Amino acid sequence: MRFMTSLRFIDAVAREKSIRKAAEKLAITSTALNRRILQVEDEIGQPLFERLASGVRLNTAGELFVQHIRTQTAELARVQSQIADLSGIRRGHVRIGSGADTMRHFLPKTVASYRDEHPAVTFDLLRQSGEEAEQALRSLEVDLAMIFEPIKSVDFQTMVTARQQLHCIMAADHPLAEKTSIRLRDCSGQAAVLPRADAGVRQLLNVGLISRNTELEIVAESNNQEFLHNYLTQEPVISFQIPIALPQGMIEHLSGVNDVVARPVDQGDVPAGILHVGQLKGRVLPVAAAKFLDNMINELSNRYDGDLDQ
Amino acid sequence: MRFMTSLRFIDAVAREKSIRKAAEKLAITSTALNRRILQVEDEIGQPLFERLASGVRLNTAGELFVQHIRTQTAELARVQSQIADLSGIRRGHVRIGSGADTMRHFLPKTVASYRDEHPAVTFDLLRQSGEEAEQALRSLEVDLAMIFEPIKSVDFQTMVTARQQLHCIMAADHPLAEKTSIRLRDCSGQAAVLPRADAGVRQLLNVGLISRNTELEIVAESNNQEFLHNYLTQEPVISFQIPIALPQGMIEHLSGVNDVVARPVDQGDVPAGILHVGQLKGRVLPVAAAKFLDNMINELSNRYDGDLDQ
DNA sequence: TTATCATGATGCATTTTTTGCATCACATTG
DNA sequence: CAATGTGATGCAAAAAATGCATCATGATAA
Repeated sequence: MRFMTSLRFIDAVAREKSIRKAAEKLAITSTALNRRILQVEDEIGQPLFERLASGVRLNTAGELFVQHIRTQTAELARVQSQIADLSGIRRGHVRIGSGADTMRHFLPKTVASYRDEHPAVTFDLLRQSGEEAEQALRSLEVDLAMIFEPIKSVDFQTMVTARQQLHCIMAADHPLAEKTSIRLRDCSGQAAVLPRADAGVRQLLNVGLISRNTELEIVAESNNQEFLHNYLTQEPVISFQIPIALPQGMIEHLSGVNDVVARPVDQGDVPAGILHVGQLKGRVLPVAAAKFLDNMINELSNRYDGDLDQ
Repeated sequence: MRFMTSLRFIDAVAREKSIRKAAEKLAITSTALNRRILQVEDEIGQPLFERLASGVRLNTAGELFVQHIRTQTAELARVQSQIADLSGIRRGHVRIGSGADTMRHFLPKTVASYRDEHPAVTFDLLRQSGEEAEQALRSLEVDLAMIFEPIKSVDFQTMVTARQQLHCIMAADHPLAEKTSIRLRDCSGQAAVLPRADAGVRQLLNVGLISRNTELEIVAESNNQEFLHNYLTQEPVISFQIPIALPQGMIEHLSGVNDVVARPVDQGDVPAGILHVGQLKGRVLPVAAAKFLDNMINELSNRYDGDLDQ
């Protein structure tokens, strides 16, 4: 979009807080970029950036203007999406911010099934913390966010939620695998590999451990789910996970997948966490994003029938 | 605003329904304009206009896109206004659509007093019928509209109303001038010069005349208020007007201005008409327009204290 | 029907705008 | 105090936009 160029450039400078750095990312010279900014400032009638020795920073006018640019950009995307939708083929681009839990199986499957129907729709999948995702919604960098509680921003509009009961996962030959439901006291003293403290799953677990006065033998911590999962078959340890991060079959069938099984933790010991799917409050989503949200809602209701609120 | 040029051009073509005509208004050649449109259509990925032998017409995609252009233009104006407001001096541009009644004394006075405080704010005053004004609000050609009932569009958001009791106006030496309030039966058979049937005042009067079974001797009709007003001193005739169209002193003081006096018509004979001041529903007005609306509300409440609803 | 007119599209030369290089002026940092 | 990094600016080259002349097409009038 040619007519968006100057605006896009200003947004980039605002993000990079430096004309030269932004110019590099935009693959033009700092001269050209600098001149575009000066020109827009001249047209606006006053500067948008403060010039510092270390770069530039938005002033109040710039904040207002950049906010305008971002909503304008998002609106344009929405209109383009709407226009493309007229021609029969659904085109568009959907940007999603979410935690690692959903990136393992849920999003790959849901995105693939959507693209099966609408091959002209493309996706950005950004692994983000809850706060990052909320910020990205606000700055219109993503259309949709999936956040495992808590929701901190009042700008977040929840479109659907899914209850996520904590599950204990382990090798199929682990002694605890014989139970159909796990009480925390069963785990007392068990060797465990756990997600790090900043993960929602770990926080959920910690609350339960403290209230039930239970301790685990923590063998390893990692922020990488792949590691935790694969370690289960190396030595007899347990770990914890929420259903959305597990292959769909693992919950329904006791048999498990690849010799790893999942068993629900008793609800009395650990209450279910809530996974929120939502958007920026008040925003009208592009067609593609809105339709994908519908698909997510359907997919979630198929998986967690009865545990879903819209 | 350089980056708005292509969009502004497309809007112009959409309004003119012809590239050549729009080009003339925009003071460029049709070639240049045609090329800009082709370029944007190329970037959008599909045409925005249908090419007819008589010119061009928006297709569905074009309707969507032009709607986008208009809201973006209005949004930009709002942001610019907000930015200008930061610098202390209130800058901006306010566009008002209204009937002729308010253009005589009310708007000149209100605009002047506003500009006295904020000389950097400029105005467009468009004389429009009620329906034209409502349409202009929708296409974002005006920020505010003053409409003497009825309101037809659901998109019109009334911000304030003023009751307008019909007044009979005449030369100070006219026999009816001795009364402090006029009953319609007093006017029976009187020579009168009246606004034409499409004026709100005339419609108000007609309802009263029919219900009271009264007839006037209609000497002349005109859609020009200046004519009606000045004719009063030429021969002993009466006319009718609503307060907002009269000099402010004429209502309060029985004496009148320039030998013309106004006397209220009895409310039982002719109910008061309602003057609506409003904007497009849901729209956030530029700072200057919002502040001017405040001033209008104040001005109206000073004039018609007790007859005002917000 | 034919001739005329007005419309939008297109090739090409010209004008205007944008870009990049070299350089300046200034502030921060080691 | 030198070295580094920042944004600003003069000038020439590159790119884009514009205007003129012209074409093709469809409506309209003779």
